[in-house]
Amino acid sequence: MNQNKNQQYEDLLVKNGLKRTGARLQVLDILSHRDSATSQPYLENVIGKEIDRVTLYRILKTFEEKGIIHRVLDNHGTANYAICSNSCSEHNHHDEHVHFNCNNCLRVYCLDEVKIPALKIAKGFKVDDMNLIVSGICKECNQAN
Amino acid sequence: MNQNKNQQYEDLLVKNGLKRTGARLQVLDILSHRDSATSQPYLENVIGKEIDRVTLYRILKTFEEKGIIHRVLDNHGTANYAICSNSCSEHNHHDEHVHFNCNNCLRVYCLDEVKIPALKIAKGFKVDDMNLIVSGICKECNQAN
DNA sequence: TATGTTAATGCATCATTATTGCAAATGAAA
DNA sequence: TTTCATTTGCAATAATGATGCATTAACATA
Repeated sequence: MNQNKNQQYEDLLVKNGLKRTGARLQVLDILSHRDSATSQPYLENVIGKEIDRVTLYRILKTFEEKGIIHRVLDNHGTANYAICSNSCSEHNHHDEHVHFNCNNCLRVYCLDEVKIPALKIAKGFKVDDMNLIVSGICKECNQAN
Repeated sequence: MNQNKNQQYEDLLVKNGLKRTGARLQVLDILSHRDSATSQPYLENVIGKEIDRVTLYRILKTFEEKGIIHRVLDNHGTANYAICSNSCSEHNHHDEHVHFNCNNCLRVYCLDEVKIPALKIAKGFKVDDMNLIVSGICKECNQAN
């Protein structure tokens, strides 16, 4: 089971022409077990000093470029990362779903089931990507009160 | 005319319980003459050393809190500021319109005429605000080619 | 108009994040 | 196991966000 998962991550790396390093596998493992998008500072806390800050930064950058993860900016402008759905690839890398940023716990949820509706943008403007962030109080924080 | 405008900004400050200082008036003047949301670095360039970086930072922060300007994060997580429509106030401060971030010239446009459609968010989540950023190539950059 | 009070500013300073260069280490393939 | 390109760690820098404090400026009122 764990073996399977690991194999899966390794394949993912190889498929994207990346070497299977401990650091990369660890990042994939952590991200895949999170139910919300994850910031680099969070990853640094979990990982500790095993992986250098710059290395982590580059891993995330590489993963994003390859379409392995996507990046969401929360309300504070901090980058958060989540593993992409299978449909993403290096050159077709859209996460058309909505994100929810909790103002209390600061978590960023991927609301996969909520798509961004089509919009009428003034002509002359060429749309490449859309990013919708909803902020408020998340389910867990609501229930906690 | 210019006199009028200035009077208008001064009223705006007084209305919000803020003192009419040169720095604040200058910021309001610059922002109101821009056709897109403006970053602090841009303001620093235009203003020069007349206003301290921290002062500018605090002016923008105050203005945002009072609902005089709103803040949009572009694709790089940099804050950009634009003067609010009249309907904004300290406690009713929503800019429900869409923003367009040009990947070429990096400008952030307020698409005032495009509203964010209503969404069905999973229940349990309490929505406070929504922020939709469309990115691509803007009209001017398209025409320039 | 002078003056006292509060708000605003400038300067010093620090934290965090993003980013690059380069040498050393490591993975993968021959 | 040797080779070569990739990856990593370390050093270092830039940009941005943020706070404390002494000084200055705005404004109400005496």
